[in-house]
Amino acid sequence: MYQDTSCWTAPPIHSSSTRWTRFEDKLFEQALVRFSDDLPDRWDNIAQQVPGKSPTDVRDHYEDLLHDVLQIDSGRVPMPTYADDDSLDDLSRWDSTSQISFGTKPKHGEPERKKGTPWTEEEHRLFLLGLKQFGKGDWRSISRNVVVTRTPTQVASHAQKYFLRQNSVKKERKRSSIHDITTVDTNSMSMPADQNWIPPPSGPAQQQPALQHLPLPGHMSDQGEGPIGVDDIRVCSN
DNA sequence: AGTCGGGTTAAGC
DNA sequence: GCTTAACCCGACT
Repeated sequence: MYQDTSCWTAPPIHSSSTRWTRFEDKLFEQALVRFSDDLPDRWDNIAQQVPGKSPTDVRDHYEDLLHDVLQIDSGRVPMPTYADDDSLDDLSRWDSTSQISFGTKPKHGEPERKKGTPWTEEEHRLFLLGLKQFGKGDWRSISRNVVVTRTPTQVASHAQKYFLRQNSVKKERKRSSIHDITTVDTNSMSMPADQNWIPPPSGPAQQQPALQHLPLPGHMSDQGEGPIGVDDIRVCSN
C-alpha cells in the first residue's frame, strides 16, 4: 500500500508567492529533502515541485522556516508556525516502504525486506533542530512538524542510533558516521539574511562557529579520506 | 571473513 | 506512544 504522491487529492493550491498553504509546505519540505544542498540548482528543482512558486520563493520560504526554527531555538517563540496543525497528516509522509523516491521504489507489494532509505544530511539537520524544539522523546511532534519525511518510528529509530553513537563516540570512534554530525550547520542551511538569531551566551568561551561544514561521505571510493556523515552536524546553542 | 554502521521491526512498559 | 533490543543488510577492514 504505497502512497503515490501523484495520486494525492491535492487540496486547492493558491500560488501566491507570499502565502504558503499546508500543502505547498508539504511539497516544499519533501522537495527539500529530495534535493540536497550540494546540488547546483537546488532551488530550481524544489520550485518545480511546488506549483506556483519560483526558486526565489522557495529559497525565501526556506530561510523563513529556518529563521523560525532559530527563534524558537533561542526561546523567543513558543511554538513553530503549524505545530498544532494536523490537517496534513495523510500527505505528510510515505509509508516506510516507499519512502523518499530516490529512484529505488519497490515495484509492487514486494514481500522483500526494504533496505531502508538512509537519512540525508538535510533530514538529520532537521532532526537535530526538532530535537531541540521538542526535546528528546517527542518523536511524534518532530516527525509531524520538522522531519516530515520520516515517521515517528523512523525518527525514534534514528534517534536511538544517534544517541548510541554519541555515547560510543566518547570512547573511540571507529568508522565515520552520519551520526558524527552533532551540530546544525546553519550556514549550509542558508542563514536568514537579517541574522536575527542571537546565539545564547554559553558561559565560558568556547562555542565554535555554530556550524561546521563537514564533507559528506558520498563516495569515498577514490578519496581515501575519512568520510563524515550527516550526523556530524551538531546543534550549536548548548 | 569479521566488524561496524544504520535502518527496520518486534516486544515491553 | 516511547524505549529497548534483536535482527538484517550493506559497506568497510
